[in-house]
Amino acid sequence: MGASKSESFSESHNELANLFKALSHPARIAIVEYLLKVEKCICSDIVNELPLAQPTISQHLAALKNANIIKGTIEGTAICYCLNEKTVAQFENYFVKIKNKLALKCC
Amino acid sequence: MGASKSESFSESHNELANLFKALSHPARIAIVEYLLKVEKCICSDIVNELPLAQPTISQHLAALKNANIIKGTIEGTAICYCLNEKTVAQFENYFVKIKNKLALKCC
DNA sequence: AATTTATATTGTAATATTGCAATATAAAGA
DNA sequence: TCTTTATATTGCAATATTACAATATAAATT
Repeated sequence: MGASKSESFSESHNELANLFKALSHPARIAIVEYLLKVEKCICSDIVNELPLAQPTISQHLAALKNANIIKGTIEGTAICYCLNEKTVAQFENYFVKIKNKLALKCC
Repeated sequence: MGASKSESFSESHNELANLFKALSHPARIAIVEYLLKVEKCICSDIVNELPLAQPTISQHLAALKNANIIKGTIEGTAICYCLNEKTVAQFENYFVKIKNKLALKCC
C-alpha cells in the first residue's frame, strides 16, 4: 500500500489533519506571514515576494483557500486574498482546548 | 523539479511548516487525541487503538517525537509517550499572535 | 476586436510520504 | 542463556506533493 488510510479515521480527525496540512509547507507559511505584514489585503505580488513561479504560488494559494485559511475577493482582473479570522480562531481554540486538558492531568 | 524548495525559505518558516506537517496526518491527530484522553501516559496500546500496523504506528510516533509534540520515557521494555506541554503552548502562542495582529488591520 | 494584466489549469518530472512484511534490537523474566 | 515483550529499522510498492513550462481563461484597457 502507500496512500493515507483516511477512511479508517474519523471525519473530525481528517478535517483537522487537512487544516494542518495546509500549513505544512514553508511557502504557505510565508504567504500567511506576508498577509499578516501588509496592511491591505494583497493579491499576487506574492509572486514577486516569494522565489516560486506563478503557477506554483497559484497552487499554494488554492491550497490555503481550500482549507479556508485565506479568502479571496475578485477585484477587477485581480483577486484580493486575506486571512480568514474564523479559521485562525479555530486553530487557536484547538490548542487552548488541548492546553487546558493537559493542565489537569500531565506526566 | 518536484522537491520542496525549503532552502529558499527562512529557517523559522521551515520550522513552523515542519511542526504543522507533524500534525498533518489523521493517524497522528488520533494519537494526540488519544494521549489527551487517557489519564496516564501510554506507550503502544496505541497499536491496539488505531487500525494501523505496529511499524506504521512506530513511524508516526517518531514523526511526533521528532517535532517535539510528544516525549517518550523509557520504562523497562516499554516507552511511555505523552504530550509535550511546551510545544502545545508554542502552537497556541502562534495563533494568539496571529489573531492579535489580525484584530488591528483586517479586510 | 486586439492587447494587456492577473490568475488558473494541465501535463509531467522529481521527490516525499504512507503502510507494511520481514527483520533487528534490547530490556525483563524464566 | 533462552524466551518473551515492546519497539525500531529496512526495503519496497503505492500514492501524494511540489514545481514549473505551456497554455487557458477572463476582466480591463486601448
